[in-house]
Amino acid sequence: MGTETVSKPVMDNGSGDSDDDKPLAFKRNNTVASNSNQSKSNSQRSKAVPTTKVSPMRSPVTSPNGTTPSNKTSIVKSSMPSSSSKASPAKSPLRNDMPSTVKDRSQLQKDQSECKIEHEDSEDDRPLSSILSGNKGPTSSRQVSSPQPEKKNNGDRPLDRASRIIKDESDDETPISSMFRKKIDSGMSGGNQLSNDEKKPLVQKLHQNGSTVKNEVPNGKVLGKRPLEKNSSADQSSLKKAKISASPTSVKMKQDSVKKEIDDKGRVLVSPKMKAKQLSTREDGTDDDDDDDVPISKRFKSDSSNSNTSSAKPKAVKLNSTSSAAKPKARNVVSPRSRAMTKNTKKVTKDSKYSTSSKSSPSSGDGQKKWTTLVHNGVIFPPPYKPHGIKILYKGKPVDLTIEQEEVATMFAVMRETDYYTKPQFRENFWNDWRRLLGKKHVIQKLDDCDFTPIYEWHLEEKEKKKQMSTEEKKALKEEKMKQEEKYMWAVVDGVKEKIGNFRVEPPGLFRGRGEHPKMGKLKKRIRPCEITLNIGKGAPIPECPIAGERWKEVKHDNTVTWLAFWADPINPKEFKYVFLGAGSSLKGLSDKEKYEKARNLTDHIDNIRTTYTKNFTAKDVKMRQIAVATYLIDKLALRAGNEKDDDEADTVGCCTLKVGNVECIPPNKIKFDFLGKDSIQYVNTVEVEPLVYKAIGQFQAGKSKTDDLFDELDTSKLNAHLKELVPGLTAKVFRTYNASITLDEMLSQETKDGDVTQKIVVYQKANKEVAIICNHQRTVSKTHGAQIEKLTARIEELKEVLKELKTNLDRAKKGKPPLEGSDGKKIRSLEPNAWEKKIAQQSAKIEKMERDMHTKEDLKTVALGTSKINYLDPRITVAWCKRHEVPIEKIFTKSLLEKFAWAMDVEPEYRFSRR
DNA sequence: TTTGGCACTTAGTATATGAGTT
DNA sequence: AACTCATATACTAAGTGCCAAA
Repeated sequence: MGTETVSKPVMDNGSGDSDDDKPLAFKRNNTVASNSNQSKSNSQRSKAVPTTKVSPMRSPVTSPNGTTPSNKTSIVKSSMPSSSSKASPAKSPLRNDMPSTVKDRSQLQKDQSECKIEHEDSEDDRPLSSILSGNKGPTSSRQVSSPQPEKKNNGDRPLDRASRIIKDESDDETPISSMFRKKIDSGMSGGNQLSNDEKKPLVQKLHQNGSTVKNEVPNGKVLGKRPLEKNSSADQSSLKKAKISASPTSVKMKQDSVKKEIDDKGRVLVSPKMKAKQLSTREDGTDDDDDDDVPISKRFKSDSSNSNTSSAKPKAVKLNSTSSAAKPKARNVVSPRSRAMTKNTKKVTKDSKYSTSSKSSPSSGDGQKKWTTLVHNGVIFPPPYKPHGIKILYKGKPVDLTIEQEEVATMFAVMRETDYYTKPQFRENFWNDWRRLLGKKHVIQKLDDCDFTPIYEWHLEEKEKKKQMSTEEKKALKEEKMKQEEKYMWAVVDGVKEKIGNFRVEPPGLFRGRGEHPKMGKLKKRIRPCEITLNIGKGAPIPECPIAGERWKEVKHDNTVTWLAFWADPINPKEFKYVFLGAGSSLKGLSDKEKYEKARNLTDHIDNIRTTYTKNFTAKDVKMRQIAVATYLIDKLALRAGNEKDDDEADTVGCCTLKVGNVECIPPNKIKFDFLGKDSIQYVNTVEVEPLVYKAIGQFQAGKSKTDDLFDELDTSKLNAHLKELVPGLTAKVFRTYNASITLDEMLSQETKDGDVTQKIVVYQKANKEVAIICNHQRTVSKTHGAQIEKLTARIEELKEVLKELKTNLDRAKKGKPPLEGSDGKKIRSLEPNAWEKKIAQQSAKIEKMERDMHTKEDLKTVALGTSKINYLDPRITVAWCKRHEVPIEKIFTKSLLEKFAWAMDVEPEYRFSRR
């Protein structure tokens, strides 16, 4: 839709001034609400930005409650995930080394052909054109009335109370030091000093109105930074680098004879020589003793090079290069791993008869080499459909269906309790696709005359049966599944065994698009091997196709990309579905680290960027003015860039695609944003902006209809091109990472006080929540939320009753009288007053904890903390904070997060996100 | 310059898992 | 052992951004 138009030449800078740091208050509150048609119909989610209102700061988030996993934790034993954790079922993972299975390669070769893929195209046709009109709803249905945010929220948030008492039950405090053992290379992180001053993210400042952070005291953090010894090296000694080198080719490891070792990270390295004894994958970390301690840095580099060299190398580094420089080049150069790769490279070659497309595709990625050797077993397919024979009723009479027809009918029947089931769009799309299977002349002519109840009930019974299975049966089943999947779960990348993220091909089903997706309900057909392209190292055995008689579409050997397999998305054939390594892999870790370094690097340029856009608020050139305002919004509000979308997608927007109707000017200088963002999550926020911004936005709206683009001269590529001129490698999304991470860093350092672990965790959660609000990370209120709160309330009341009894008995004991009998009529034995006091204290603590938990639960019912933790918060901030404050890292990161962030574990305690 | 292909990150929700209870 | 509940993980949709071709 809206395309843009020209750009204007040049700009001049006006001279605006305004300091960026002004106190704008951006809060997210919505004041409005009025319209809201927006909320998705869906029930619950009141997507309204919850946020709002609450000023984060003040809300006492209460304790996280014990969430913590193990309390005991204390020891953080190696906190590292690394090792172990992988849950590999331990079984001997190794054994299956991938290769084994692989057998012949013969088959493959590109023949793809045979499969004819049928795409059904959809005909959905719904234009959707509708756009949202400004308020409300233009568009039809989409937005439903939401409960309105604002008020609602207010109402809802009960919380504020102070409950915070915290106590920690477990005392887990572990010495931090002990906690993290691994170290990392210092690489990039290099020195950072902590200055507290720096600028805080605007967002934060501005954000909620008022709620600013209070700062000042950085709690006494440690100032003296210790030299961080990188000591790490020590560990290394062990580095056993696997000798991988040999392997590349060899990697094919014969099945058995492989030896595996674990590298530093606990990853298993495989080397042909050893026997596979058990390698317990990281699981037991134990295994390899030594390795575990190896610094991550090394890990990255890992072995490949045999040279062990290494030791210290790490330092090298790029540092900012990453950031500043365009990533590409930097990447290679510097990272140790890359170097390593390079070396090996050559060896790999080998023939590959199998290989099919040798042509290395132009690869789109960044063109950089990502790996040298890559071995895996391909993907696993969902089991074929098992017909149940239950008939649906058509106008009250049972109807016979073919297996294929039944399969699709079942997909629909099973969704009866979801909101999709009643959505016209969903039903229409489903009907179109199902009807194609039924045939025009089928008895069934109308979806509304179909009664899927029999199948739905059968489904419930099956579910129940499953639930009723004994624990052993369930366990057996699970093991069986595990056994089948094990070989597909791992890949060996440059000699290191790594978990694959999604090795299962997506099963057929009905498309569940979010929001008012025009394609919801369409049949997502079953994917066949002949639609799948694999990517594997040259010379590595080509995975056998798991479905007899079929073959892969193609086998590539492109080491400039990280995917292991892909196929065309059946819903949108122009897009693809990829199989990648898991989040805990080195490849992903490296890229994650680069992402944070890039964001961190922004710290050094943010002032300049703000000065620039401020100046351009008054630029003569409209495009320049739009770029300035858009950049301002992205910086202050952490909005997404906003790429153009097709008509066959849900109608959502980001900064560059905001419509005139999404923005409302409220004199004197407030702007109310109300739009559906990614995943059709509503963003409602009223903020005070710089007067010049206010004026500029008014200009951009002038003479346009509500559905026109606010930034008609802009799109993400123009915006990013501009950002790149300011800072190489800078793009719009970097601001979100920057704002999220710096907000966490600053809130943690300013608000962490002495106290027990529980109190500190409360501080962390509060900071995490603030970030989630800034990023508008929402979640649906669970269906049972209300009931859960009621139950908790009741339980608290009960406990309070008991407390009252205890107090009565204490008084009586003091007077030498026996206790009263319990409310249940039971007798209670006499105790000494101090024993009663002790009980009272325990009971009070229990009540407080429960109240705290309840408040936190209510407070966070619509806020998703996980998304920012996983994607936006530099884990080094968290790790360093945990070290400084002796909080076991396990209290903050789950097992999988520990794995994912293995690269950040050995950061120095003084690490600060801002280098300044 | 715009469009589309491609690769990869980010996101909410469904489901599995596990801790705490009863 | 069976439940409850809550979190952790699995799943896959929906973004961003780059590049080359149109």
